Amino acid sequence: MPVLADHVFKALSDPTRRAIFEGLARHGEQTVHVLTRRAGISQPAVSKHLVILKRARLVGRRHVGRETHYSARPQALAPLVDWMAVYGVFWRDRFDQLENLLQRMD
Amino acid sequence: MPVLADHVFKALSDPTRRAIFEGLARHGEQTVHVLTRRAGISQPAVSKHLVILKRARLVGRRHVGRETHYSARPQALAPLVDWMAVYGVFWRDRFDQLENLLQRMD
DNA sequence: ACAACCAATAACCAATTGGCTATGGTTTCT
DNA sequence: AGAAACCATAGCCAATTGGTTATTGGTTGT
Repeated sequence: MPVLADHVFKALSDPTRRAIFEGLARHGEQTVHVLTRRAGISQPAVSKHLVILKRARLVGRRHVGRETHYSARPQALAPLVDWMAVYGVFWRDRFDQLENLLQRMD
Repeated sequence: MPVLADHVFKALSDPTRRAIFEGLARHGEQTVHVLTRRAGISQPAVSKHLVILKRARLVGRRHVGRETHYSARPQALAPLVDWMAVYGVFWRDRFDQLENLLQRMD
């Protein structure tokens, strides 16, 4: 039923969009101008990707004068986690590895 | 660099393919014939989806006479887990919920 | 006031995608 | 042997997608 996961899967199916999301997650809030420079495609193309990421709630925005600052919203990945928890029986197998990974992230 | 995640994201971006994978994960191994009946689309369309799922290693197959039995390979979701572990800072927040969910799955 | 900049939208285009029918290669059943 | 069943592939088509340039609405700087 959750049309939520649908939007998230669609949004992440494109490598350019993943790169945008990854950049925002790594380096924090960025303007469309900066995102465009780093993406290597036109500004309208970036804006269109941002619309799709926004529909999936993967990014949020904040208007500051004439510029728009976008930021990553990792909570939006929750539907994917839930989906995988249901259909990915493997989960338990990777549990320890994840725990280690989390500790390394601290 | 992992082109692995690319294939997996692409494969799961289509709801019909997700439904096929979910069916295999829930009900175990199934023939193309059965999958076709449950999918509500033509047999060649199902076969094409299976090719894409297979490229992502999300399904495996086993030939039995004239029929082919497909099965889900949830381990193929690992690249997604890894990707989310890196970019999803939220992870720690949902850790407890996941633990509960896993216990309910037992 | 006006020029320049930022970002979103519109209009268009080529490539990809998801569906179909037709066909062919095996295997099974009479 | 011949018919029927199962599945993969080929070829076709409409819809979607990811990109482009052109334009517009706001905001900032001179």
